[in-house]
Order: sequence, then C-alpha cells, then structure tokens
Amino acid sequence: MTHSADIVRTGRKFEQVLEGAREIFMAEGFEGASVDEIAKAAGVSKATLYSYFPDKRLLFVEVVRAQCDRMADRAIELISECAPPRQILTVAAGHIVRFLLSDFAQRIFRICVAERDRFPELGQSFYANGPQMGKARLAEYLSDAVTRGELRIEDIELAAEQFQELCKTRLWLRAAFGIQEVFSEAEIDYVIDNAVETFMARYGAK
Amino acid sequence: MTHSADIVRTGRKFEQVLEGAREIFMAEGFEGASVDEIAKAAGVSKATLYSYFPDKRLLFVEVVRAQCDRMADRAIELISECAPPRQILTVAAGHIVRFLLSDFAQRIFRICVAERDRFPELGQSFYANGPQMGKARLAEYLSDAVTRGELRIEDIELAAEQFQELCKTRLWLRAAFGIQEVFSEAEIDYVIDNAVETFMARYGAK
DNA sequence: GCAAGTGTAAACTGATTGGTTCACTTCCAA
DNA sequence: TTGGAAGTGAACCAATCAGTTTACACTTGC
Repeated sequence: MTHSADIVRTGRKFEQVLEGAREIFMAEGFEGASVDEIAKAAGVSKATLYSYFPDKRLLFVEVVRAQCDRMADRAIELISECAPPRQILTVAAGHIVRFLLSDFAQRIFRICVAERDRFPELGQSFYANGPQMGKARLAEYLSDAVTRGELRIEDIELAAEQFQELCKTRLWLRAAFGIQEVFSEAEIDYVIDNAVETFMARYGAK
Repeated sequence: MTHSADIVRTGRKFEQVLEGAREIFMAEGFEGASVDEIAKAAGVSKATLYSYFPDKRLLFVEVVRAQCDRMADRAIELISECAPPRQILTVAAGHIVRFLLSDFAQRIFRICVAERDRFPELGQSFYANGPQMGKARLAEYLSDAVTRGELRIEDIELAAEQFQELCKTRLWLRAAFGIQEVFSEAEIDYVIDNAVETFMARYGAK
C-alpha cells in the first residue's frame, strides 16, 4: 500500500493543502497542475506543502483517493421498497445518469484515462468505487426483484451492467468529448425511459 | 480551418515526419511526446521537422486528423443482405466490439479525452468518424429491416445508439481504464449474444 | 522568556522542453 | 560544373517545473 505511508497528517494546514491540491488537480489534471500553483491555491508555502507530502505523485494519489471515498458516500440509496420495477429502475436510472454527467465524474474519468499509464491504480480505484459499486447495488435490487417474481434474469451481473450502459445512450459519450455540455431534462428523461423500456422488454416477467 | 495552412507538403521527408509523429504521439499523447523524440523516431533532424510544421500543436492536429480519416476507411460493411436480423446484428456487434477494443481506437480515444481542453476539435472529429458513422450505418440497416417488417422501432437513431452501448457492456470500460487488457473470444461472444438478445427483446417484430 | 514546532518567502538547482540559428553537407537538375 | 534547395547536427535560448535550502517569523507551553 502506498496509502498514508510517508504522509504527515498532523499540522494545521494539512486539510488546506489537500483542498488546494484537489481544486487544481481536478481542473488541470496531473501534468497540467504545477506545485507552485497548488501551493498558491492552498494559501500555503511550497515548503509547507512539501513538509506534508514527499512529492507531487503522492499528493495526487492522495487527492484522487479522497475523491473516490467521497464518491462512495454519495452512492445511491436504492429504495428497496416493493414498488414496481419500472418505477424503481426509472429512479435508479435518474441517479446513474446524473452522476455520469456530473462535473465531478467527468473530471475524474478524464484524469483516470489521461493518466492511465502513469497511475494504473487510479482507474481501478475509480472503477471500483464508481461503476462497480453502482453495479453491485443494482444487482442487489435485481436479485430481490427476481425472487419476488417481478423480473426474469439469468445473469444478474450482466443485466445490471447492460442497464448501466443503456443509461449512457446518447449522453455520456457526447459529454466526455465535450461535444455537448448541458442536457435538458427532456433529453435525459427520454433516454431514461427508453433504457427502462428496453431493459424491461428483455427482463420483465411476462 | 487550421488544416494544411502553413504546412509545407513538399520535400522527401514529409511522410517520414508524419509517420514518426504518429508513432510517438499515439504512444505518449501530446504533452508526453517531446519534439526531439519525434524527430529521432522519424529519422530526421529537428530543423527539418520544423521546416515542415510551424509548431508542435499543428503537427499533432495533423496526425490525429489523419488518424481519424483512416478510421472512416475501416468503417464496417454492413452486409445488407436479407439475412435474419439476429444474424446480421450479431455480425455487426462483432465488428463494433472488436473496433472498440482495438489498440487503435483505445489510443485515439484516450488522446481525445485527455487533450479535450487543449484541442476541442479532436473529440468532435473522432466522434463524427467513429461512433456517429457507425450509428448511421446501423440506422440505415435498421430502417430497411423495419420496412421489411423484421423489426419494430419507433426511434431508429436511438435504437442504434442503444445497440452500440449494449456492445460495450462489461468490456469497454475495463479496457479504457486498463483494468483488463485482453478479452477471450468466449467473453466477447457472450456479451455480443446478450446485446443482440436484449435488443431483439425490445425491437423484434412479435 | 525561551525553546520547540510550525509556517513563510524567496532564492536556487538541475533537468527538460519548445523552438531557433548556423555552419556544413548532399544531391539533383540546368 | 555549378547553384540552389533540402537536410543535418549541434549548440543555444528562454521558459517551466519539481524539489531543496536558507533565513526569518509566529505561536504555545513550560
């Protein structure tokens, strides 16, 4: 584990440094961010920064790790009520889409992809805390729904992943490339409804 | 248009330069590639390189533009035979998946995303020559199949995009993050079959 | 009041990079 | 044969950046 080793967490300015680094790294990526810039944004001298973190790399890893933790907290509460699947899936899709299109997720995704070779562990961390966790929650619900006889699914994991993919339709790729920045509620709802419709066509109990 | 303006296309070494740049940029990205490195890879002096291209930026744009053009050539031939939709879709999905997972597509994708702010036009070019073109071809086939009564689709464009997304399930994201490098035929076929199955469940003529 | 711990500002090092210049060579066509 | 275009390689410049060091200031507790 690289975590927390070599990192001094005592001292008043620790959080400040982390916060400044978060801001700059998220805006500029790893290479794009200079340490001077980070120190300035954090309202801290470079020497202080280096008294907490041994180097830029470790600071970066720490920032992304913290962001991923945050992400885990925001994880969607799948209301496990016994509402009809269509309704529950629609709500879930709303959460998924809004997360995928969030500034936060988009930025982290870009950084993970851009820095893939330099920091292979970033992608894994993001994947585990983001898509994979979402899939797990979804699979949990689907599993319940199947035992309740509301759905008919052979491979639950795959179904969950297909649903996630369906939620990206027409939206995610355009956002990732910066082709489209804002999406109207109507656009989003249309995609969501169709995702649910297609999913139910395959997996809905007859 | 920035294209071709300020670029001298005469001279024996022009192609060499472009080829070297392609190699290095594709492997290292924009920032990651140094001009010296490119000149070396091209077997050309830095002065020569700069006699062709006014600066690194333009060289980069030229390289990626050429790559995107190439992509259009590889575009999938959708056999418009009147084979049953399931069969045609399975073949199409095979092409889509294999392209998405190719080293080529993965690299270009990464560069487009990473360099999104510096070169916004790259993403658009990639999107237009890749996903969008694929969608168009697919939509064309779907449209025919609908008139033939083999499928029932209201929004053909959306259906095509959903199919593309279904093809990514379980594979693409893992490849993009570098979590998984190689995928077995069995894995791929499984995903493809399920993509077709889900698609047909929604859009197959009853 | 003083010493230790924490922080600051700024200068500095060493390395890299994009881009330029220049003296020199190679090669081909008129 | 010769003149000019194309190419070479190495030195060079200015800028940027990670990381270090030094000399100084502030607080806090004893």
